[in-house]
Amino acid sequence: MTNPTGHEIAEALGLLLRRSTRAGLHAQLTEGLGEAVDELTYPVLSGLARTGPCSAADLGREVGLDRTTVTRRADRLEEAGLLRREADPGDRRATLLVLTDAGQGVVRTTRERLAARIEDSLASWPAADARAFARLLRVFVDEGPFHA
Amino acid sequence: MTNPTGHEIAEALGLLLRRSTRAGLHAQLTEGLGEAVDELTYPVLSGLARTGPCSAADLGREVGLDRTTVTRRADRLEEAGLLRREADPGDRRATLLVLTDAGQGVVRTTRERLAARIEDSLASWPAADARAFARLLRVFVDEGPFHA
DNA sequence: TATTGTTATACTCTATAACTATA
DNA sequence: TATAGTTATAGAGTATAACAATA
Repeated sequence: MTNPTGHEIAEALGLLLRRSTRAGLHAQLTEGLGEAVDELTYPVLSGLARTGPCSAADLGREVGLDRTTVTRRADRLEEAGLLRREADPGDRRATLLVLTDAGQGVVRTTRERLAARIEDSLASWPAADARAFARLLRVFVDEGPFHA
Repeated sequence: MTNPTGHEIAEALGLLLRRSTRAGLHAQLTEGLGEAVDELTYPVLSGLARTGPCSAADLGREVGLDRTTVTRRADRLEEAGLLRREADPGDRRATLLVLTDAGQGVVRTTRERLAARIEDSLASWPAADARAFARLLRVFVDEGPFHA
């Protein structure tokens, strides 16, 4: 490998994906939002925000979880008032999981906190660098080494 | 937020940190390296490669794990021949965890696979973009929204 | 017959506490 | 007294299999 770029990015990516990094970030973003929101339940909440009202089986396929796992995590989120269950009018076997207003608020808050933190850390960057980074990161994530 | 850059990066980062993304990448990088190497044991192996010979307690502090957890995971790696235990000549309470040649080989292989995958996905990029991305990602990871 | 949500079972992993040995 | 490694116990979470209801 004459080109060191791959190893440079690999090292940075390794740091980024490290468990302690993710756990710390998650703790910051969900602070004060209730103990029902943790690293296990948040993906369900966030996935539901992307898909809209959705069955447990479909949501499981979306976020890569078994439907029994979705059921259990949804139980906790329902108890906390962050989602509710509704009958699916189109399929009487299914139960739709639907975010409540409180659930939507949690998702919106975490997303805004993350965006704000990123803005803060980019504040000292030249504007052109920040724009370039956003563009390149997007391409990297969409076409990067995660699709094969 | 008049500036959309924060939200753009937040969205890309969310995709990157998603469990399914990480699990898929990990499966690719460790394919064929033996079943002792999984998402639980690899951080121990990789951390040990960074620190060099190290006690379980120190390694736990390095990678954010309880020392009992390090002990259990090290047991599996030792059974697989990827690390060995040695008496610490400087502290007779401690046992040093040391990567074997096989263990070093596993770490080297996964790192080279990741770098190669990244190189592949950057092959179609203008060289200046690739260099800029490597530089900006490094700064972002070092100074980014993960340190507060 | 296949798929829905849910529950029961067995299994894995972890955190806490305990133990012995050494600093 | 504090810290080393390890082990036992208890708790949380998951995957597998099962169930009744519906497609």
